[in-house]
Amino acid sequence: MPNGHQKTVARDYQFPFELRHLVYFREVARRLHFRQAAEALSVAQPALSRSLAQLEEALGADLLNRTRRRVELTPAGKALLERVEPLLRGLAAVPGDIRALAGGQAGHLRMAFTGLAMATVLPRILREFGRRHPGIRVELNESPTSAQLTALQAGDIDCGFFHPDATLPAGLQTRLLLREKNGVLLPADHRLAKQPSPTLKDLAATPFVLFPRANNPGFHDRIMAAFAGAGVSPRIAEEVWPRANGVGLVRAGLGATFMTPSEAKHLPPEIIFRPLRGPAPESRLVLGWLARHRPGDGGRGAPPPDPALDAFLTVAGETGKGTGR
Amino acid sequence: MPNGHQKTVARDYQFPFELRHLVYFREVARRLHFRQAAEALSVAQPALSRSLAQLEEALGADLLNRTRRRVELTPAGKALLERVEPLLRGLAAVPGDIRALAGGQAGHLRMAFTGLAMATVLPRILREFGRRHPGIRVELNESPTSAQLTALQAGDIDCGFFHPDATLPAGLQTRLLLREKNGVLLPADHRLAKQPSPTLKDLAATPFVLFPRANNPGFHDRIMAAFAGAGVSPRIAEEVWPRANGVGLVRAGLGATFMTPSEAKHLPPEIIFRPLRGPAPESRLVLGWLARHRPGDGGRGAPPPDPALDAFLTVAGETGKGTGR
DNA sequence: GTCTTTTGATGCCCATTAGGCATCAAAACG
DNA sequence: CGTTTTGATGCCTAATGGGCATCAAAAGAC
Repeated sequence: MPNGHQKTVARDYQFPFELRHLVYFREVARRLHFRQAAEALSVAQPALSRSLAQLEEALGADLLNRTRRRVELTPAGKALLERVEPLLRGLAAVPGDIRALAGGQAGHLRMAFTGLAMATVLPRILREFGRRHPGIRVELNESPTSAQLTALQAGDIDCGFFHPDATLPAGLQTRLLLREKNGVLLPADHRLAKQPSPTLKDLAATPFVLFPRANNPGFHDRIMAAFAGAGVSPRIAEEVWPRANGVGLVRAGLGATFMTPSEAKHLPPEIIFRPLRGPAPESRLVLGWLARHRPGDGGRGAPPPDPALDAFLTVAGETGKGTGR
Repeated sequence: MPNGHQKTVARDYQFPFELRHLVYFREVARRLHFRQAAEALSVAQPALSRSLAQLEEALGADLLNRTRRRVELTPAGKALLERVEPLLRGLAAVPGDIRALAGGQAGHLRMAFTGLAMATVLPRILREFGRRHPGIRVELNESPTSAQLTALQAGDIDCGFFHPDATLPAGLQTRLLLREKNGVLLPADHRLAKQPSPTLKDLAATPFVLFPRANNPGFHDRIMAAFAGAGVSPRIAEEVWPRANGVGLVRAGLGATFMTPSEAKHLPPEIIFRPLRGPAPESRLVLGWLARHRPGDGGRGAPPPDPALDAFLTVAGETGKGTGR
């Protein structure tokens, strides 16, 4: 031993005692009875005597007054009991809490989503996740794909439901949850409204309500490519975000917009949805998260494993597939 | 071992770890570096590795993510650190505080005193005690002897400055601090005022201001005995308490009263003090406290040792003797 | 009074284990 | 591609927590 100047209980760290001493002392101090305390602690009485003596020596203070028959607390003992009890109580709660947190029974997750997710898989996943992991608090923010990617890399969110049309940053893992061909949303009085499934070409003359390209460039580009493929150069009347707000503009007669069947479930009567015949822009929804450290994976800069996230990914994987409700 | 179902760190008490584990974890979590933490703890690095592994197993949670090169906190580890830090800080202060308390460097004392004490030894004792034991808070209450005796027995005060004229209860220890013959306090226009030291007999015709017998029966009786010894039956005009208030009544011309030279230091000009010639009532001042448990003293029902009180008794013993300041 | 019971302290011994040293394997670095 | 750094492991020893038996003192029984 490099520094054997203290022949006492604990080594050199700041504490001349161990938890054991405090717990033993607490029990004796409460019962004022070595034998009973020893039994309560399932320890032999001599061990208690010794432990208490050690603690007293370590603190350089008499804590108990043993009168062979009666055990009393000295002022120092009384003070120690008062000091130690709340600390022990606090400490007692720690293992359970940490275990829960590590077991995915507790914790909290920050996530982002786009309108399509909320219209399809998200509610079901959240319901199931809440059932299985009631202790985990989920923080939800609607946010465009591009912002989600930034937030994921910055560690501001743990996972996101977004559209994988942009180039995804390295280290991001995704799971495809949904792919749906877009149809068009038209005012009920539009001339194509009576046609059950128009083509893109049919829509050449119709002004469109789209979204800002910056919010999802890949998808925007694919829409444009689809138009181009049909030999059409669309007129963009408005750009709104979130996309669901396009509904209002369509109803106001400002033009048509794209939407997936899932999102078009509940529409006001002045608006109709029509699937597109022939080529149509496809919307894909993924759940994305940063690759985690795994034993031996060597990921650099990646966040450490998070049981809460793992639990969510599991539930999302099991529940997410299938049509939106 | 009776219950060997857990091959883990600690025994059965409530905590699956020891303080050591937490301290080690804190250090590693702060530095995110085993080797440096080991050095800071003056412990070999393998011991740290093992201790951390134990803690993780005990909590059933990964606390650190070791990537061979980088050490990171998992969410559980982060949570543990946050939980544990304040507790360890709180615990770190305990030994010093307890030591101080046991060493008489801290604590608090409740004591009572009579007017004579305040007029003589008490200020000096308190000044010296405050200098030597700045950490000990002293609570002072003026209180008649009889009340002090009751309070001492009930444990409501730790010691008291009083007059040992009553029968003292068993278990009480006292130390004589002062004995002074009483003189008389007279209005400046009293007929005996020009006499440098009257006798009790001279005062036969003078009405007296005394104190309620119940507040100090022994002293009251001794005053009466002194009068009787001089063949005088005094007329008691008023009874006041505390005795110092008699000064006001004397000044108002209601009569004379007894007082010790020490108490008569600072008097208004309308009042004069005269020592008594011949027999005179004597005031004694003691410091009294309950006998304590001492190794092998076998005192029963007595309070346990109190270092703060011991310290005060020491100071009082050294400083108390001698004339009042 | 004496005998019994109760209680905390001690002596002794063993099983456990904390921790030291040497070493290893993997990753980072030049 | 060797060198360095870092955390993990194997092995061993010293320390010690704790069990059993026992003791001494005090309280209670008679």
